[in-house]
Amino acid sequence: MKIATWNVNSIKARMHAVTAWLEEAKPDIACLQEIKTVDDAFPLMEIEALGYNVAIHGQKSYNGVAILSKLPFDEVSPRLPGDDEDEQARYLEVVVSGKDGPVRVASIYLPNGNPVLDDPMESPKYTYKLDWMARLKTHAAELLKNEDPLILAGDYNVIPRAGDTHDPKAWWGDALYRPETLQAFQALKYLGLTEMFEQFDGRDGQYSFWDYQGGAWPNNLGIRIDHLLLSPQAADKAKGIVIHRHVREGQKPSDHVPVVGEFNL
DNA sequence: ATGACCGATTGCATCGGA
Repeated sequence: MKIATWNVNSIKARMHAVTAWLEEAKPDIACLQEIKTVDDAFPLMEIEALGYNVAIHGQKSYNGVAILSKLPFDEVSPRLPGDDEDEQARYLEVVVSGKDGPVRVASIYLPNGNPVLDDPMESPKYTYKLDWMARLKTHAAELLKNEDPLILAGDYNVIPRAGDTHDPKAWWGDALYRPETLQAFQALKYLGLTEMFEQFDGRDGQYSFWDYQGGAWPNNLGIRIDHLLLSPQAADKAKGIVIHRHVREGQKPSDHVPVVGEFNL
């Protein structure tokens, strides 16, 4: 089973690239982020025509996540628990039936968190990010009790290691790469989750995002921020991970590329 | 790491993104 994550930066503006990639890569499950639309305006028919079931947790203009799956959904749950006031559509979880039982998959759009002001703990966007990461940890701990394969896939807006950016000194202090962020990411992993790229590849300089600005793509000034986190039961069935870098070369590309994990599930 | 981007909006600039 191939399970992918991709921040598409608007599903409507990206349909040409999304359909081309689905036909080429044939993921069984694709977790999408930043669909930037309400559920009703999602181009459902075109995706279903390619053989996918679609779960959507959308929002007007910003954020929004979706999961496309060749297998039918046994369960669909939008929203990350822990804050009923949180209106931002950044989390969607589904369960499908794999060949050995249930497989739980989440599409995650973790807050960016910038700007970080002089006092990080007085920076509203940054504290929202840290709060969100704490909620994700609490929820992941709950899900891990199931002892079923669990894949938390998404745009984490976290640069895990110095080798995951072209210029660690320039990025240090940014909301994506600073002590509190890395500590929260590490705390998530200490629950027993495996970061799939770290496990199966681990090379430096393997990016999943290049800014539209400043010649970032032609100069390969990227960062790796799109990740798959695996429960032990998912890690046991994991076979490998590939970053679909070539997708960034297409017409009107997203600034992120798909990251695809393969599993014996 | 932003002089030179991109997308959404009810817009003819502003915001958010990373």
